[in-house]
Amino acid sequence: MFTIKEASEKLNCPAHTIRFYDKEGLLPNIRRDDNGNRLFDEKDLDWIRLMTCFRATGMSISGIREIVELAKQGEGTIARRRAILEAHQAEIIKKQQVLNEAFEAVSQKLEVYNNNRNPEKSFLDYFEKSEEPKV
Amino acid sequence: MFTIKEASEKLNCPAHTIRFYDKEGLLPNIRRDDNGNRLFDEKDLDWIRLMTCFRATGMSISGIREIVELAKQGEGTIARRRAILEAHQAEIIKKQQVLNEAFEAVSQKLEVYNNNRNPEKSFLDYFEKSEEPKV
DNA sequence: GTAACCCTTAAAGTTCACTTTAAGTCAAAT
DNA sequence: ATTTGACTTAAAGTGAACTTTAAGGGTTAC
Repeated sequence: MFTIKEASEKLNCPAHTIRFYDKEGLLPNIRRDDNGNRLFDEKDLDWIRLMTCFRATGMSISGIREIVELAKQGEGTIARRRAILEAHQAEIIKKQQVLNEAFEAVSQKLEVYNNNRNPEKSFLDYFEKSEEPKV
Repeated sequence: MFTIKEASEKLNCPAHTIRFYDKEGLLPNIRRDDNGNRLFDEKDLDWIRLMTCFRATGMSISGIREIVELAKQGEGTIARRRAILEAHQAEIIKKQQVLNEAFEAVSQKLEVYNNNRNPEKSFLDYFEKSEEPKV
């Protein structure tokens, strides 16, 4: 069992942020010692790691809370939780597409810088000519 | 030449947001008509599209402003601008890796839901047992 | 025993990127 | 002529996710 400081170090996440998640109802299973201090085990850390993964890919705090609330209601909500995960997976795919398109766009601009290729389509041109009147 | 409303429709971006970008110094080349109304041409729209692409992949407003400020100083800043684009490309790659890892994690959880495979490693287990004392 | 350091809570503050509001100008339509 | 609708600006408001502050309690080290 770990203190919040140890959990913070293992997760590389500020203790304040872990408390914030707890206050937001995202850590329903955390135990306390006799002094009321939070105690974390490996499963708690695994759940926080998964949450961090959700957060890093755009799931909101309230979205995570929704999963937690369903989970607290028991196995009867598994179908709904699966649907949420599938929807989130689809969101991840969308974000991958956005990144791929952006990567291509930036690559193309870099090619213009490196080869001065196709300059009339570049934003280079857009700025370089700004001293002349644009008509 | 387009009004802000036409630009807004072509870009699928609120006119207010375009004005906000202008106020933030992100649109240094926009012209005005005799009444002071903004006028956009295709190159302006292309620049805003590229900006939108930067924004969608995590570049901040001030990061974009930095590029604009360098561009306004002329061709002497091209090396620095190229460096910024290369750094942003590296950021995009990092984000792709985060998404890929998240996709794998979510897929694994979905497999647990679908096959009840490897349950002791799942967050399913973490929640389903929450009624029993965790020791 | 008292200082250092960990923990606690509640609440206020911060940052970012918009978004909305307020107050007003201008041109066309009725 | 006045209403409608698009535009203008400056400034205030919003929402999300922290982050910091304030005030205090418990355990360990000297």
